[in-house]
This record gives sequence, C-alpha cells and structure tokens, in this order.
Amino acid sequence: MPLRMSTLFLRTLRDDPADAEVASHKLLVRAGYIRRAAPGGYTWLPLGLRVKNKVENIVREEMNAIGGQEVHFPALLPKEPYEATGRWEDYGDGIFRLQDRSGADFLLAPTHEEMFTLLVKDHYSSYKDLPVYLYQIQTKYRDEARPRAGLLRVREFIMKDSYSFTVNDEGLNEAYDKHRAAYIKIFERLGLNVVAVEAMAGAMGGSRSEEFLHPSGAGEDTFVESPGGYRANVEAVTTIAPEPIDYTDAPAPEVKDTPVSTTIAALVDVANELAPKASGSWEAADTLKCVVLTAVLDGEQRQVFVVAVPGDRDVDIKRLEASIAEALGVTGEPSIEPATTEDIAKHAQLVPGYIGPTLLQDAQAVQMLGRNSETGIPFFVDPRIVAGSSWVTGANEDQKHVFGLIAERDFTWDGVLEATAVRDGDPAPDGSGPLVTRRGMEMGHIFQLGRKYAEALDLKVLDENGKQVVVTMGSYGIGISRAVAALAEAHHDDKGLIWPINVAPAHVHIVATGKDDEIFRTAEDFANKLEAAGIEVLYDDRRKAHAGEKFADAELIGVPLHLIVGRGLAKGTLELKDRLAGTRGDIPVDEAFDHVVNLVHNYQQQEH
RNA sequence: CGGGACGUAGCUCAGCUUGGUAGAGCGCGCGCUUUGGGAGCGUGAGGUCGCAGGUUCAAAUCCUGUCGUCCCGACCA
Repeated sequence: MPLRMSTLFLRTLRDDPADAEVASHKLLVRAGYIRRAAPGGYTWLPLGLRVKNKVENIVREEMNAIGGQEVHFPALLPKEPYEATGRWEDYGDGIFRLQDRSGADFLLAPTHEEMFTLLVKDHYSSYKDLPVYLYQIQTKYRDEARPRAGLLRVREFIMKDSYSFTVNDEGLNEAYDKHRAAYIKIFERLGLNVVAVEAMAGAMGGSRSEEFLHPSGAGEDTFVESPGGYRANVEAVTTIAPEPIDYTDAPAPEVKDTPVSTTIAALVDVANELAPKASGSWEAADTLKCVVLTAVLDGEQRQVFVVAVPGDRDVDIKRLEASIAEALGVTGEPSIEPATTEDIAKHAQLVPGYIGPTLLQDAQAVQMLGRNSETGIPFFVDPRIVAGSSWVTGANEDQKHVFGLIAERDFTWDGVLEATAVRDGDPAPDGSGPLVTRRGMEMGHIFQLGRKYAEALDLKVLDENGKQVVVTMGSYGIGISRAVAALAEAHHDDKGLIWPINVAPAHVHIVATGKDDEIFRTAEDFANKLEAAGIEVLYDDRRKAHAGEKFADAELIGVPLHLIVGRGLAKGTLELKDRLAGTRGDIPVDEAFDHVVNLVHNYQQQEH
C-alpha cells in the first residue's frame, strides 16, 4: 500500500524551528521526521521511523553477513557489573543513575560491555565455542551536559554495538578486520561518506582502534590527514621529536630583567628590546611556556602539575588527558583543567607569569619543577623539548626570565607527554607529509578491548590443553540515530532533504496536481502498480492542496524521485523529477512505469 | 560548571522600556472562489503569557527564585 499524504501523520513546517542551528536539525523537524519531546530526546514520527528502520536493517544485514548474532539487553541495569569493572565510578556524572523502591542503584546503560561479557560467561566455557560475535541495536543513555544540534548530540540515542569473543589475539585481529570491512560496506550502502582514522582506545582500554568519521563542518571531532594517506584523530597523533643537540660548548644560562612580560607575546617584545638575540630576533618558538594545570580525580582530588611547551604552541587538554593518568601514576580517568588561583597559591615558590623549571642561585641551576625538586610538583615536557635545546623561560623571580637554559643540562623532567594542539603543517608521524586538520562527526568506532573486561568479570574458557584462559574481546559501535542526522546533513539542498534511495522513506513521490478526476485515477493507478512491483511510493492524493504546496512539501520531504501527474496528462505525458541527478523532464505515460522501475533499480545497485 | 541571549496559540514572532480586560502571520474548522510553485475573500476555534513567590488597587510587563531552550567556552563512546 502506498503511503498517502492525505492520511499520513505529518505536518510540515514553513519556518525553521527557533531552537535549531544545523541543517539536519532544521530539516528533519520541518519535514516531519522527528519532534523534540524531552531535553536531548526526540520522537520518531512515521517518516523518520521509516528512515531509521532502513538504516538499522542495512546495519543488521551486514552484521549478520560476518556471522554476528543479534540479541537485546535491557537498558535499565543494576550497578554491580559496572562496579566490577570500575566504570560505575569512572563514568562520573556522564550516566543516568537511579534507584528502585528499595534503594538499590541502577543505571541507564551508556554501552554494554559488561553485560555481553557476563552473557557469554553464562553460556560458554570452552575454546570450541569461540569465536562468537554478538550485537544489539539498542537505545543508549548518556547524561550529556549540553544536548544540541538535533539528533547529533542527545541524551537518548540508538546505537548498534557488537562484541567479539575469541581465544587469542589472532582471533581478535580477524574479528576486528571483519568488522572494519563490514563498516566500510555499511557506510557505502547508506550513502554516507566516511573516513577511517586512527583513534585513542582511551577509556575503553585496549590497543588497536579506529573511528569512522563523516567529514563535516558540523562535526565535533578534529582529525588530521596527510598527502601520504595518514589519518588520525588529533588525540592519537604523536609528535616527531627533533634530534638531541650537542650542548658541550653552549654558554651558561643568564638571568635578565624582563619587566611586565607575563605573556609570551609581551616576553618576546621585551626580550627583543632589552636583550636582543645575537642574530635574528626572538620568536615565540624560542620560549618555553610552563603551563600550570590541575588533574581532578573523581571530581575531588586535585593534583597540580606543570607541562612545558614551546611558547608558540597551545596546550591541548584532551590530548593530555589521554596520557595523564599513567604519567601521574594514578588509576581512573582524571580530568584536567587550568589551575585556579588557589591551586597555585598553595605553592609559594611559583611566581605566576615567571614560572620556569629552574632558579639560578650563585650560578647554580636549582631545579624548581619536578617530583624531586624544591616544589615537588610533577613536571612534564612536550616531545619537542629535547636534550640540548635552548630556551628563554621564567626565572621564578618577579619580572625576570632566564636566557639560554639548556634542556637536560640545566633542567630535567618527570616525563614526556603529548601536550600541544596539532596544527596544520605539522609532520605526520609516519613521515607521509604535512598534516591538514579537518572536522568530522563520529559515526562508528571499533576497538580491540583485549582482556580488560574479561579479566574484571572473570570470563575464562578452557583451551585445547585444558587450561583456563581469559577470553579476548573487541567492541564495535555505530550510531544509528546519529547516522540519520549525518545523512540529512550530507544530502540536502536549499529546498529540503534529498535521501539516497536506500534510506529514503519511499522511492518515489507521486504528486497529483489539478482537479480532474482522470489525473487522480492515473496517479492512483501508478501508485498501486509501482507498489506491486516492489517500489515504495509516497502518494500525494490531497484534493484541496495547491500544486505549489505539494511541490514544496515533496522537496522538503526529500523522496529522491518525483512523478508528477498533472497538466501534461492531457497530451499523454508525466513529469519525472530526479532530485539526486538534479534533472526533470516529461515522459510518455505508457513508458513511465518501466522508466521509474529501472531508475530505482539502477540507484539501488549503485548504492550497493 | 563559567559568559551571553531567550521562554507569549501547533510553528515563527510582536507586545514588556512607560503596569490597566492577549496580538499578528502561517497552520487548523466552516462557506465561497481558486487549482503547476506554500492562492483569495469571509467567518470561527485555539493561549493559567514556562513555573513559584513577591511588589501593587491592578503584573505578560517590575523584583526574587526556579525549570527549560539556544549560542560561546569547559566537558564528552
């Protein structure tokens, strides 16, 4: 049965909703696919649900094709499994927690590693049962601080998550490769341009990890690519350290007056005026910027530390967070924020604006930063601070800087961290050329979990020697609702949406215009015959709506092919509009059926 | 969590400065006209002005609090 505009539960809007910013949000609401029902929560209306179901089914087919088996968990779960892996605490206020009538703690699951692990533990105990790939398509919950951009960032969303269980790393690699190939196929079939980029395994633990990003200005992730094909999330980019410099003949460091120079720009100006460089002039890159930061653990414990970076570079807190826990030797996931005035005041030796690694006393360099220094503050440096490099930096005295301070000779550090923001033009870690940064939306993420969850929840099987081995896991996600938003973002023009055929709510939109009964009989006939041939039809059978209204609705809704039955019928023609190709033209009535069927099939094959 | 803007009809908004019986356009109902680009005329229905306190004879309007929304920042599989 064709969908009929006269009875479809749909009200298109002429104006953009006031709370919408990005195109996908505006268009999905205006065209009647979704409606906001709660902060960060959207209702799927009939048209939207059809698109969502098509996306799900494509994902389902490709997961089944690599041997995945679908299951379905509750979203409401007890806290105990998440306590066992530490994530009840690690997630902090990022998840929804609630209590039942007896006061027992529950959560609305943000992701299901623990439950899948326990499910397999429940059923299997032998290597002969493995590998097994399980997945679900499920509603997930995160307590987003700031839902925004329609379906792109919400508190309740639909995600496909799958998990592989294998006896060893070879099995894991195979599962990972299969998922990777399946993901590429899924995004091809969806008609969504994505690139695979190296990612940090991050909070989930594990090793190999890639994200599938849809390049888009509306995206919230930054990734880089090089001419040689290197692609990575900025969080995963590693810096190539320069070669160490021989400093045997380097002159001793010298403290100079540098009045009112608490910023790098001011310091460079003052240095060029009062202490000109032997050749050339001082640049921001000659200075060593010591940034005081605070790692906050479990929202309470505050650990002040300092990172030193070249003065022309910005600190990237996200990149730092990826490695700070290990560097500080703490467990959990500390968040990092700029140190507050109170944090700094606890360390009286620090002179804000003039902080540096050393204090020169009687020509002796006294280390002021670092665990074994006067202050005991952990001190880390960017990889660009190599042995022998020479710096202008704070002298730990008011309005004084030290010039010619040599790394390793005059100061040491507790560790090297990726602390700076990646910039356009930085070299790719694999030597494949200069990097360019781009924005993207995260559509999928695959990673090798290894044994973290299996160990925490004691998932073991007997191997062929009868010995207990910990199962190796991988985890693989695709955002279903976010994919719908990304598709809308990628496929629209100034009039409305233009869905790829495989995800469109219908294949053909038949528009009957005019008042002649013959027109409506013909349109009705086409709608029924096309449906019988397996073509999905949205039929605008409204008698009272004006032609302009119908055309505007059809363009807004975005079914890719429009078949218009109207004034041409008297001379035996229909109009076919192809929004994907951007073409329109008249075709004889008796050729229209075959033409439309062929066109739909062609598009379906292209997208497969 | 910081900074800014905003909350009035299904949607987009005016009214608030200067307190005095709730407005427009679109959408919706009915009638007539119109029918290839969101048409016209007429006539209706629809709102405890986000919520709670306060000031006042009187509050959409002034004050306080609170909830929610959007933007920037912080944060974020």
